[in-house]
Amino acid sequence: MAIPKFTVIKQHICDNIESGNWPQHTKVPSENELAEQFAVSRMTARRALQELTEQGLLVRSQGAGTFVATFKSQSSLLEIKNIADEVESRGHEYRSVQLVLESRPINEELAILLNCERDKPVFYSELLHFENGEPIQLEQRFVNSKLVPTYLKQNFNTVTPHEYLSAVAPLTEATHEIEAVVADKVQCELLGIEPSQPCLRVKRRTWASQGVVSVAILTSPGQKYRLGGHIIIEKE
Amino acid sequence: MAIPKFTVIKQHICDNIESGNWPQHTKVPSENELAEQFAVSRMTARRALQELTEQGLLVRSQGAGTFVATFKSQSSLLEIKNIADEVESRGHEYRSVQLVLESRPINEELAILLNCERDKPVFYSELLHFENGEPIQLEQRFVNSKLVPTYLKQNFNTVTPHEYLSAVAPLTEATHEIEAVVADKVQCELLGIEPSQPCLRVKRRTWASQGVVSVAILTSPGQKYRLGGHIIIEKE
DNA sequence: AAGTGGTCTAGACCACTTG
DNA sequence: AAGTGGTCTAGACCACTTG
Repeated sequence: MAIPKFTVIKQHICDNIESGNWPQHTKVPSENELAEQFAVSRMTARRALQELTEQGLLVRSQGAGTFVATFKSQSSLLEIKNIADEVESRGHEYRSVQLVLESRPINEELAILLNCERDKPVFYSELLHFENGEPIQLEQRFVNSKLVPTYLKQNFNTVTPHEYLSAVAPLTEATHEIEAVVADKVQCELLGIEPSQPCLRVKRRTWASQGVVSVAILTSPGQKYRLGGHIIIEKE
Repeated sequence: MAIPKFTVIKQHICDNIESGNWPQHTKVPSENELAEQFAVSRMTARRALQELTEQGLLVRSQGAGTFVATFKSQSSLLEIKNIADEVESRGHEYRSVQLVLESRPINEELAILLNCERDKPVFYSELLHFENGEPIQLEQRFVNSKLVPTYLKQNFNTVTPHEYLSAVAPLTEATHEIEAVVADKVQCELLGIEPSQPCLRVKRRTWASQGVVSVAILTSPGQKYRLGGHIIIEKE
């Protein structure tokens, strides 16, 4: 099955909302109506409505119906930016050094995160990013070798992994975890900081349509790097 | 039906994870095993596993099985959540202590952030939030006294500032800055950590329709608290 | 080959809101 | 009374991973 039926229905509803065809508070077709319209079972139509409700596009009310939500509270806090663009947008000079680019076996934790087989190698890259000559971020990235078989042939001194991956496997989804940590000795030396200085660590998992593309571990000195976010809650 | 069957199964799995009975990477029973064990259909058992996967507690892999996730991804960056709800959603006990609630003059930086006049007082509250009796977050909040004149009359031992502000001045917009810092001595004592432990600091500015409502500085021990986020990139 | 999760069906009974 | 969403069943076929 190429495209699941519930995905087709979701897309149909999204299209109507995004085009403005169904404005806020519009009643959308019921489970039974969609089931008939798309010639699927009610459970399949239901799944489409349910997933869009979880994503915040629809609101459901037992007995009353399903409606287009008041606001798309979109605009994500952590946009996934290319660090080179970010530095240059501040008018600063950007540079990066590729430290490692190899095939590497992974442990169980990473195997699960990457949805790859344990003990089988994946691709690994390690880069240090500089802003005006100062190290600002250590990027360690594990890449699903099935989805991006050409990864090892790149030169990440001239293009960032983010740029390359965006081109060959466009992002569809991402998760982040952010914590404050103490970096180990080697990382402190790379980043040019004392071991007592706290670091911000972002673990990012990225998906393309085919599945998990990469797991990136981004470590930045707490003093030099700041994450920002902006949320706009749309009015009715 | 008092409690749905899938909820009972979810609770059973959560209990095993939270008690440490099923540590990270543990394989959890398959859909068929759960269906037999709880005498339900496979679809019902599936729903329990699916919802826990969406919540980040489990990871699934077709053909391989379902496993306990590496981290319980904690608070969402996309939404501004009430910390009390967040703790309780993890099935943990929430408590908070109001340390300060007063009127206080502000410096120039805060005056600009709050869009208030310099050297004129604003309202200030300081709270310590606990999860299962452990301090997890110090909340320092400056509130625009013009927009929320009743702030000082509240008792923030029973309702969080976030809940109160949401009621009287509904959020329309927010910005965040996240950094890793070393907390000062007083803050370390409050949070029960050593001065060498890094902290995650979130600075949040919130708006209502009338203007800037508050500036909050949220400090959490890096080891105990993790921010998580989930982005879904909509297709064209 | 056996087990796993992913999708899907065609029914069922229920609680709830609406005209 | 008719329609809606919420829960649930007992099947089915498939793609995938593992021994």
